[in-house]
Amino acid sequence: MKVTRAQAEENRERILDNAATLFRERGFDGIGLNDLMQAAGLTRGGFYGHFESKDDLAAQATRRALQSNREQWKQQTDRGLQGWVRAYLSDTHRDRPGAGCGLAALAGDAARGGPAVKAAFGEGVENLIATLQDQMPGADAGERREQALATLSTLVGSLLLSRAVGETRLSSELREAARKHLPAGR
Amino acid sequence: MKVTRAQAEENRERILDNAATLFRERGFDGIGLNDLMQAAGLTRGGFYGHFESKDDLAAQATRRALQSNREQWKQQTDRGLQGWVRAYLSDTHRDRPGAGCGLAALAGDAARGGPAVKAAFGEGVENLIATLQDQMPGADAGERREQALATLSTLVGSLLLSRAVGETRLSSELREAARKHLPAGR
DNA sequence: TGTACATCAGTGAACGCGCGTTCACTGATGTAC
DNA sequence: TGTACATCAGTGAACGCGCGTTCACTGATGTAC
Repeated sequence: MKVTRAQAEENRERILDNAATLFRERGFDGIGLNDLMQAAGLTRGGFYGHFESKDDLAAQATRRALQSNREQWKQQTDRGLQGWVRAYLSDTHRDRPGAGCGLAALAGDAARGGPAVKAAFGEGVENLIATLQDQMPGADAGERREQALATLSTLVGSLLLSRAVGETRLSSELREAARKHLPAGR
Repeated sequence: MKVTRAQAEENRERILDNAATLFRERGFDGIGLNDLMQAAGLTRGGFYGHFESKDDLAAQATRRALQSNREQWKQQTDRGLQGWVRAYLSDTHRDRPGAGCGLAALAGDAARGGPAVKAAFGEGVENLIATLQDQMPGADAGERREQALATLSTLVGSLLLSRAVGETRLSSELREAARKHLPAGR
């Protein structure tokens, strides 16, 4: 049945937030529209009132996940880059991809995704780099940007690898090595 | 119909080699058994004579992809670490995941995979680290191992991110920044 | 070396299932007067 | 402010399709004598 406009908008937001989490946990192909809608407390058919297709949702949920990362990071890096790096490379972050960095969780899916997903991912990277950049050591803005790009690559790479090898000694070693080799990690 | 034992073993190898490529390109969920078997010139039903399940194939194909990486890298790093790093971060490598590094291509899938896949991935990382380690600067073996782990994380992270943002300026910047910040990249 | 038969690699139809998507319908909301 | 009606968010059944997996069957291979 019909619902107030405000309620409909709330529903849409809830679908997006849930999708941003569930896609990070299971990947675009790892969860169906039925489960996605059920997670938002709705039924299958209502989906196409809010989104054009599953691909459309994937792109928008990617944007949502990376936006929420940006907000988290802004707060955390203001309290010190070193603490943020430690949190990024923590066991907790490794074990909770759904609440964590969307770059690490969705990079593989985005690499195989369509143009809309890649565009959303690209914007997310740019925004996160802009946030990180200000905290980086370096003489000028160009150097700080370069630092931010390299730091992000190292963080994302070590987190992803450390997830992929399971809970082994190696999983910790990868993150420890990354931290030690980061200017911001020491 | 029946086929010689040697032919059957050849068929199995061909399934594995094709799967190692196709999984890297499209992910475990991105290609079905039917297409996988067809790529090897066989029909659907024969699959279960060679493998227990699709999960079993995923684990074995992961092992296969990482083994072939190790062979490639062994040759290339012997001719100079810097050239290998350049090749790793090249446009060609970004655009051809099926023939490239299995760590970058399969990390996302392995992170969501079962224990067998993770075990195969973990062994692959250990073997590749052992190969890299010998080429790394550093006073002792522990330091060189740490260098190898951090270098691998940076390379994998930048390649994955550079794939996920599509063919943009940012895609090149990510890899350039990674190269400049790698002891082996300068 | 030749024959008789058991083995078993590969075939292709069939299974149940969940997928993304469509659609006729419901009934509360929003609007016109 | 109250009534009459058009709108449209959400429902749930249905669509065709491809998935992973099973299975009865075929006929060449491998083996026993």
